[in-house]
Amino acid sequence: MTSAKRVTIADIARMAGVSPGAVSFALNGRPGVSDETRQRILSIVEENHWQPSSAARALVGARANTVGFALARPARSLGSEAFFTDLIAGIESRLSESKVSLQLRLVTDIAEEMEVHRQWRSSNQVDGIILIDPRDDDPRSDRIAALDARAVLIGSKPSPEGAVPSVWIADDEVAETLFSYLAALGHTRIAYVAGPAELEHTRLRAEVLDRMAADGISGDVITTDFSPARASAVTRSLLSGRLRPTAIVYDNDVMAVAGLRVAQEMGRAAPRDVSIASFDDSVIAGLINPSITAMTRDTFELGEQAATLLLQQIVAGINLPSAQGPTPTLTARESTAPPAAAS
Amino acid sequence: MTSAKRVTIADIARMAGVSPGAVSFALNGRPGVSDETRQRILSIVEENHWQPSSAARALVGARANTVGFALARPARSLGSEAFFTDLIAGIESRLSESKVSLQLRLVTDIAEEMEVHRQWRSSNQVDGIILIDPRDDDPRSDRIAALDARAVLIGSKPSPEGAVPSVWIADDEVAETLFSYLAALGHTRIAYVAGPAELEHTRLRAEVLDRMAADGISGDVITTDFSPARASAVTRSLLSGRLRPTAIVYDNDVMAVAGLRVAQEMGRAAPRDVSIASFDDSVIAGLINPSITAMTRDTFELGEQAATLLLQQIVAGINLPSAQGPTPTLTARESTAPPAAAS
DNA sequence: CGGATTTACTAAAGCGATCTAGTAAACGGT
DNA sequence: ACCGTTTACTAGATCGCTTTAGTAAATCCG
Repeated sequence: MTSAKRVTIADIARMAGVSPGAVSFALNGRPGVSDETRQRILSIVEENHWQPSSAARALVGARANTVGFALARPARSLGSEAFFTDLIAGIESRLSESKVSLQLRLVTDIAEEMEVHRQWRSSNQVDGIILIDPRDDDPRSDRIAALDARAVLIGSKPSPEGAVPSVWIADDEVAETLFSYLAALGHTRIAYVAGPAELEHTRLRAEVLDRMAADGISGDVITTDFSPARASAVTRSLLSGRLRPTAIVYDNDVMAVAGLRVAQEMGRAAPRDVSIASFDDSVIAGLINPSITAMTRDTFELGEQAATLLLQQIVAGINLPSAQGPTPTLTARESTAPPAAAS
Repeated sequence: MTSAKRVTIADIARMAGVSPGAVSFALNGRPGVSDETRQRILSIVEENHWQPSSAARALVGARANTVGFALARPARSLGSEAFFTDLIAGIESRLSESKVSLQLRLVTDIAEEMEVHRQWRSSNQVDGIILIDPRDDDPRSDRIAALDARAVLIGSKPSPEGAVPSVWIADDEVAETLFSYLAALGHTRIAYVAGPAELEHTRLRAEVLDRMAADGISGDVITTDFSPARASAVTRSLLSGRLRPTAIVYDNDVMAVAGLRVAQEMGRAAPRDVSIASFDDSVIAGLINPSITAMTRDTFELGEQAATLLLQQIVAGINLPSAQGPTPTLTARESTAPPAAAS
């Protein structure tokens, strides 16, 4: 019982009594075969559970029916893990409708990410590429253009004309919503424990806070590497200063949980002595005590939209404009309240 | 500035003044070229940043250099999300050493998972398949055998001879460790809030608890769908009974956090009134207040081992025996202590 | 020193699809 | 009835690599 050798297009052609070319035409909905013959061929294909070899297809430069997603993930600082899973689920769900699959690759830095992109392109393994985490002065856009590849960027603002189109979450609006909510509660000293400075959304959010100085809000932005250890240290120092903030906003839920604990250890209960909020929601944010106020976003849908934009480019072959993704909403929970000292 | 056409092995051969065959020999460390020529060829390859097209390679070698992982993920109840991410990172890290990539597919149930396996096999898209979450009476093993595919199972015990080999975590030992730890603290009424009954590890862990009846431990196993809502409800009912448990063990960290909160709401502080522990660790388990005692496992390494086992099968072509994965260790934290009424 | 072996290569045949160019038969219009 | 067009196919080149068979030169050995 040796493993039967692969069924090829030639075998199918023989069974149908036609040439391999005809089978190819039938398969790809191309003219050149009569409807009758096409049906016959397709049913033989069906019976034999045959599918064309993707390697051979890729070689002739046909469509690979695959899109690539190389995720630069230094350490394990991808922020919320749930974000990642939901995003992939969203992307997948849209792709699988079109019988396109996702090639996932985890890389350590942007250099490696671009290297992977090059390989994918040069061997025709993917029809399109998904990018995430835009940076100021992002080298990837140019590379994508040089590779003449289709791509989408999941980002914080619409891409400039001619660049890689993006599905974007208006991070300045998101920041506006959360900071204003705290301001409305009466907070005037707000700290923002952010991620790395080179990430676009960090800068956008920080700018919003800075701008609120006009409304009498004194903001304080501290960048971190997303690690809970840094978040704890930062929180400790914030809360031991003389002019300590009455509200602290974290870039993600893990850091918020870390901060919450430090506050409790220092005898500062949330929300009585300090309000805590996060820019990233998760199941756990709603389960712990006190539950954490957060901006909730439909990550699944974000993934779907990105996939849709990419597929349209691949199929229609035209460069589409950027599109705004789902708008995050505020989920107010127990960790925020008016400041104790507020009038 | 139209996109330059691909550099091929023929171009490299021309530059080196040899035939394409010679380049191939040099590249793959095969005899047939002198060391001197080999060096010359390799440095030209280097200079031109050339890499062989994997499509062409796959076509001739019949190897796809890809392994597939179809993840059945009904709803969004994959337990801990961190587990999933770490596992993939581990698998990836091992695969990428061998220039093999991961094809990830999210499916809704086992039937769809098996359908995806069939497609992958029949079109030679993957060289091997990764399976996870073994069930009692798992239909997948037989299917894999019928497809004549290489595979690994990430599971709870060694696979029977001849079946899909597994990398296994001895879940009975894990359960033994955690339950014994609680028993040693003096707990005699222990509840176990488990996952779905059809999952192998649920059954194995429950059996361990049952067996401890001999040592005077009264165990109580409640199965759930992994949702925090169920975990909360179960915890509430456990703690309002007359003979309430002095320790509750959850199958994952999300449920443990949910349970912890319910306990607090009912005025039962952990660990004073009830001890809480989880079979799954996470960053957050160590950050919340009180931090949660959990079994820590090296999920990254588990992924690496699974990938290694699979690659060996693919390359060597032999069926290897199952191997034991990294042993989880107990991480005792604040949520467990001797019961108040003890001794 | 001459025949057998080894070394270092080249030429060319695949691998399994797609796709262009070519052909025979059917059709259509006058 | 004749010529031009359309239809339904086939033949064969092609993609970029691996690999086998073949060959000329260098090396070995008794």
